Amino acid sequence: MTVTRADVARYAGVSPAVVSYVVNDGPRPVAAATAAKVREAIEVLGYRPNTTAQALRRGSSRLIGHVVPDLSNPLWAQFALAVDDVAAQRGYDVLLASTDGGAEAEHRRIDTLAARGVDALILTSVLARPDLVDHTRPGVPLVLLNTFFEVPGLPSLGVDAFGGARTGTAHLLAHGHGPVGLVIGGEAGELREQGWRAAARDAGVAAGPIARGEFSRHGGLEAGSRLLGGPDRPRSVFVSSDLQAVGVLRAAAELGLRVPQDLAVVSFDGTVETEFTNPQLTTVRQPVAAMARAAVARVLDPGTGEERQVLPAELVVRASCGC
Amino acid sequence: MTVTRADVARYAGVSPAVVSYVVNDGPRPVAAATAAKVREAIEVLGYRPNTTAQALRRGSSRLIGHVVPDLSNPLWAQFALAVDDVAAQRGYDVLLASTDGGAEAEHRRIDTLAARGVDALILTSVLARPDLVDHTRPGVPLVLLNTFFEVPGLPSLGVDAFGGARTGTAHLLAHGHGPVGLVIGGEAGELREQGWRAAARDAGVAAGPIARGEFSRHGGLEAGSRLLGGPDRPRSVFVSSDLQAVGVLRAAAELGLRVPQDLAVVSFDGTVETEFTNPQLTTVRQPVAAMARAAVARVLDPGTGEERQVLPAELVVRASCGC
DNA sequence: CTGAAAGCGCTTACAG
DNA sequence: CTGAAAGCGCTTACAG
Repeated sequence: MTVTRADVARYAGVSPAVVSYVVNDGPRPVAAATAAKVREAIEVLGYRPNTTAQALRRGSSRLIGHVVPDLSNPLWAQFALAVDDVAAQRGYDVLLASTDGGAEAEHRRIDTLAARGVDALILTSVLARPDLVDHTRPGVPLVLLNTFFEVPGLPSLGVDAFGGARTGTAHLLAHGHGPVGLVIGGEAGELREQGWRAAARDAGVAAGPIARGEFSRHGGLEAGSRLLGGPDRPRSVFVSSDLQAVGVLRAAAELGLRVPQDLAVVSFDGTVETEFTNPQLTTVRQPVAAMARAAVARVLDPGTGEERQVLPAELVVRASCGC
Repeated sequence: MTVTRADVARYAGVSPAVVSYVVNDGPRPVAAATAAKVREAIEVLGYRPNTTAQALRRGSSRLIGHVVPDLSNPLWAQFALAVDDVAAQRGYDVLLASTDGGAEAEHRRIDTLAARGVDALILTSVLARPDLVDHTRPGVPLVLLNTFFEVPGLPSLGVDAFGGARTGTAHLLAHGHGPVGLVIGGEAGELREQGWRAAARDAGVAAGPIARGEFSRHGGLEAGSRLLGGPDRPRSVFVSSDLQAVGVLRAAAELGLRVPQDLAVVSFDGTVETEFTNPQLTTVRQPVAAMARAAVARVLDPGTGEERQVLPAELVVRASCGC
């Protein structure tokens, strides 16, 4: 059997309450000598408080629920890791739920996390659908991590996607290769697309062709093949995620195009793998650690201000843009 | 406030016990009419049993603790995902702990997971050090997932690293480029190294040069640069992980070596990203899903036989070997 | 400074 | 078929 507080009390010759006072350093004072006896008993017996019992009694699990679409996407993995780090620093464990990206699975996971009594919920999701509110718990603070836009009624936090895309595209345009193509996932007209368009407008250059594909390596490969396989292929392309950019590099290779000589590429996200692609990717980096820190603070520190928090993206220049 | 069993009982006009009988479908029978009333009350009030209270009472959390070295390594992320999937199918949630790869952090995480009352522990780790046993919990079944060798006193499960490395190296040797180099992490003399050596012996060819480096893209880059930068560089190389192989590809690119023309490469692990490297990597794939399934079964189904279970690796032929 | 007792929300023997 | 009661391991007012 595992050792309980009662065992410690018996061994130390004190009441169970005193054991709690020592373990929690309060709320009642304990004589130094008594405390020493208790600590020795704890040491000898190897006592660890039962977190489940504490959670039930305190009404707090010291657990944060974190929902991500798909852990096999390095970006989500990076978010998971960052949230875990920050949470650990504050004495919280993270209950992570990967959902395959479906809204229904996501809702189900939110429900089970809530039933687990998590103290807070972080949703790193692309799906900020309105029916999400139905799965919200009154007592459980929640934040959407990594949304690009304001979500009515829900606190959210994300990178400046418009600015990031504009910067990335502008950098490409500055190389003077003319119109910049776009490989992008998600719904038409989202912020990265707007940023890409704005950069063209700023430069007085026509917007390049668009190819849409899933947010995956495969999606990037397909969209890239379409974009680059046609007659009027652009000399440069902005890609809405690193994962897709990896697919675009593959598409370029299959078509015999050299990057950056025949095709300049800038991607979005800034995950580690971009440092090791061939060539290394110039990318617009999301400040993942800062975002995770902000998200955890948002959800753990009550009344942390505004509903929507935007963090800046940063251009990381490497080889794929032809600099 | 969240709704409790007592609320449901009051609403349905029955005793709290009956609510439990309905929710758990036992252990006492309930009249159909009564059950219907209870179910309606549950529906109307939106009742969900408090998992924490259930855990405390049952002495079982329906939680599996899973320790991985580093979630930013796609292989570990894939294991995390696979374990999560299998566990979910069996009604378990997974408490995931990423450890930065250090033994001390790993032990600490094991302790906190145990304090959380996990029903079982899966350690996906490279560190099967003897002092691990000290952090084992008597009542908590445990399995080491992804160890290559037998660990005395601890049930473990892993791929046939020796066979996999031998197969991968043999495939390279069959191309007739002479001695095959090795880029490898971990301790000298481990099973992949032995397999690589055995393949050379089988073929009657001398073993090629070895370069050691961390199990990371960076480690592969450094080791690869050393191996390929010297005067007597091998024409082909076996790499002990995909991550390192990505680094080796980068090293080759920096040295102006074409893969596979100047250098043939085979790696180990078979994560998704190998399909999108440039060129696509020929790799020895670990059966991650099957391993996760076996690990969960090992730890949830009591008395599932042997202490050590080995699963076969499979060669996936793509472009980097020059086929 | 220390201890006896209530109660967190459940499950489940036990009695009716 | 239904209910009153004990108890899982804690925290924390309350009393001494």
